[in-house]
Amino acid sequence: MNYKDAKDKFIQTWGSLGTLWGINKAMAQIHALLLISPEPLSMEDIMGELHISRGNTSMNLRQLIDWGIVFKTSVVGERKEFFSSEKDIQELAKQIARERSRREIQPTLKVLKEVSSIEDDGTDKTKEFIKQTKSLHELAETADSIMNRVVNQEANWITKTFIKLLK
Amino acid sequence: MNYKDAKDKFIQTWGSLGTLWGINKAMAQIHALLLISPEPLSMEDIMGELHISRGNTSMNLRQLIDWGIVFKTSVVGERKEFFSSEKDIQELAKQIARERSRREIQPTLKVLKEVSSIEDDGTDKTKEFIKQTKSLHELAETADSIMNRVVNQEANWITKTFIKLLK
DNA sequence: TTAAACTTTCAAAAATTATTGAAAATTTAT
DNA sequence: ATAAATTTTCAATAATTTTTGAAAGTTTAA
Repeated sequence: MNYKDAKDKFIQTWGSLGTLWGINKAMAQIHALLLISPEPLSMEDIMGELHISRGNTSMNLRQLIDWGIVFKTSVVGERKEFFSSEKDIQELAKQIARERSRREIQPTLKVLKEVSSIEDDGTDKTKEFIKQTKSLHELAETADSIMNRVVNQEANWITKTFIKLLK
Repeated sequence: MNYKDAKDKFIQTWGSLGTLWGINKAMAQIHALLLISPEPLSMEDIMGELHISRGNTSMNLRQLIDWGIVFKTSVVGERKEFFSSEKDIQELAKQIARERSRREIQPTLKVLKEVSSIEDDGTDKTKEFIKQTKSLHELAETADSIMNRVVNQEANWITKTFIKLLK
């Protein structure tokens, strides 16, 4: 496989993966493109490479910036803005974990805590409800904790230790 | 909050979370409903509780069964089929991790491995491409491994060790 | 200032995904 | 075997999400 094919395949795959995970295709593809580009890209560049409209590009770039994984970059002698992504994959994972936790897991934990705190009136259905929502709360908390720990500091050391222990 | 409100809130929350993660609302809600129900439910029951059509219920139940987290159950003296979900939350997490790995992570790993194996022609863009896709491959492998290990047997031991190490 | 370069916004259109409901298929009881 | 009960399928429709493109807004150079 040559560079061009590999690149297209990567961008395409990243795009469908995104879709599967509730991230829209354009956003995932822009991110993929910036991730493998050694130079920052302009909006024109992105529009051209991915064949998407100016508006689409602008909106999705904004979202990526909101997520903290793409940055505006200025290029000397150029008037327009350029964009580049976080290149350190560990840092990227960290940032994504941080945002998903903040946006999704924390609110879910809050609801689970709330609903699992209803008064136990002794009926089967209430007992089951409390039991299951409490278990989910516990699981979500553990998962969140592990995710953050793994992805945060010492990730490397931990990963190695872990894999050694478990292989 | 009373049982009814807590139940509605839980089902509603699970539904939107599902959407966020690329699972459709009906599927997530059916799952939520079965998860907290102490008794298996019939299709009629589910349709009634969630106000969704027969076809919708049937299709989404099938998907949940495909995922291995909902089972057909027979109830003595009843002609129609009943459904119940995996109630053990650990087991549920295990099953979901297993399926996501099989359906999403493995195929992605395959593509990453493939595209990161292009020949290095010495140009910046090729070098960057190989570097980044290799890093992603490594990250995905690690994440997959950790997820599976954590969620599989010894989850408890590992969690404790881990949290102790990192606190 | 002005005007060209560039970016953002947003209503409309297109594309995608989810849902319905009724016909077809299947299962079960007699 | 028959028919009633139940489930599945799937074309049509509805709902949602994404994308476009042009107008409005902003920034910069001169």
